[in-house]
Amino acid sequence: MVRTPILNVATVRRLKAFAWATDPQVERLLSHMRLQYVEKRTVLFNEGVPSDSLYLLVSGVAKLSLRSPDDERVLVSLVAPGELFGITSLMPGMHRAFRSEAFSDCWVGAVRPEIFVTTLLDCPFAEFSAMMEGTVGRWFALLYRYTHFQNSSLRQKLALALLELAQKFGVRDARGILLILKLTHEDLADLVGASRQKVTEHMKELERQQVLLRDRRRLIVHPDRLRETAGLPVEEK
Amino acid sequence: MVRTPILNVATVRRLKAFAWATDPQVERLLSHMRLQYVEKRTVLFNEGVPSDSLYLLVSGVAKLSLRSPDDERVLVSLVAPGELFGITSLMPGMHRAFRSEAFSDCWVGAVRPEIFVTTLLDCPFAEFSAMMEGTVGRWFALLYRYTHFQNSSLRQKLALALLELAQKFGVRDARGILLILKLTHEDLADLVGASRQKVTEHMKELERQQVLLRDRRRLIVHPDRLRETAGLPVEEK
DNA sequence: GCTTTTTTGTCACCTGGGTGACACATAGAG
DNA sequence: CTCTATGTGTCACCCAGGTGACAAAAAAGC
Repeated sequence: MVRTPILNVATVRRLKAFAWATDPQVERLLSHMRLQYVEKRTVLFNEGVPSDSLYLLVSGVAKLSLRSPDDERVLVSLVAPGELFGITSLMPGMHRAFRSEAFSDCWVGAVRPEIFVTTLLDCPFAEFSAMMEGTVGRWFALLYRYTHFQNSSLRQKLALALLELAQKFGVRDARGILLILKLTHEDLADLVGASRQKVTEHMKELERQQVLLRDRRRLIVHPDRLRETAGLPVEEK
Repeated sequence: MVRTPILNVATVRRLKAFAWATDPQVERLLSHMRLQYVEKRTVLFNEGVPSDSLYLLVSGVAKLSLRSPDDERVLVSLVAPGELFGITSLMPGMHRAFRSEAFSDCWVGAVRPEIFVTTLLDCPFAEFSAMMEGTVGRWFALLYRYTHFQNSSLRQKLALALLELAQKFGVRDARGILLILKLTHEDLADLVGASRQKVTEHMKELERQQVLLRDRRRLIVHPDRLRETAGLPVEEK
């Protein structure tokens, strides 16, 4: 009842996908692509699982989402035909950041990322992958934080922001992780998009609850408790 | 009075930068890197300008920010030593998305992106660059939207989200841009992180102000007016 | 040390947007 | 064409977080 679409170079061109690739490259790529039909509301992959495929949306609309602390779904993005998605698979060992499901009935093409890279760029996958991680990897961390800000309370945003800072600027300390940065409450407010006053209030509160403590103007944070107050799954290394 | 740091392979290794590259590659890269001292609060580049350099933060802390509609600064990220920044330069013709300035006194190394790519990966810059755009380019659009959500009213968030949808799913129409998607107010609410009811109210309001109109359950938007209500600079192609 | 400037802490008050509830409209399904 | 689902419009009410104001405490100059 559902007609399988024909996926050839002409179709790809019409979709404006891989515009930079030559015909033979596209041809070769397509020969390795598994085409599949995904019915509306069906989940293609879930956040947190290892990512081993790269997808091309051929027709329909796909949806990327994540679960927020209060268990609501955040709609991160809608994917249009011709777009690639599931690109965490281009970075080594990275897990899926979002859940992907069909927003309407879709036709989706799947390729192994190694094939994708070696076909369109002549360089080893491992090298490309490492390069991606070294350059755009941190932008993913940013996107992660911002998407998780959605539907979070100021408290949770602060916890999330401090976790990110701890990863970047933290050094182990007997009492937790010491941030080697002198941050004012105003800086934090700018980071989480809040007013300075409320940040002061919440920071006091977090101190009281032993989630963090201050030595002069240096912060020492307790990552596990931060993760907990941010509403994140406890273990996620 | 300020001692110039020595930037050699050992330093780079200590910074944990380019961990995937070989010693000769790093060596070659460093020979093309211009090291510069940037005093606290000095702007390295501004949002919107063409991006022709890639930076490595050698010491100090750098700051990435953008100006929100109400003219406040949003602190997008703090950059730690060893991190690369200014990576819009890796995508063809892309302009800087954020302003970068020194959060503390910094030493910064600058390279041309072509040198960076051809040194660390043996493939032509143009190909790599096109590949980046085709894969992570859309993620930048997402990051753009989410960073701009910060400090925006629901009205502005809606306008921003609709603009993104218009780019992806829009077709020209006599009355504006027609979105070829049937979206419920609930979907929009999930997208901007708001309640369904308030989205209904604001959508009515936007209709009344001729920013958009509805034909059945299809939306037709007026991009210029949307951009205006989103608080974006009017011309930005 | 003393003085000036920058941060922090804590108010009281206001407002944008969340919540629940319910009527009405529309669209599929049979 | 009717019945049921799902979407839309509009309330009244509440609360997290914004705003302004000001005092106390730390830092930074000198």
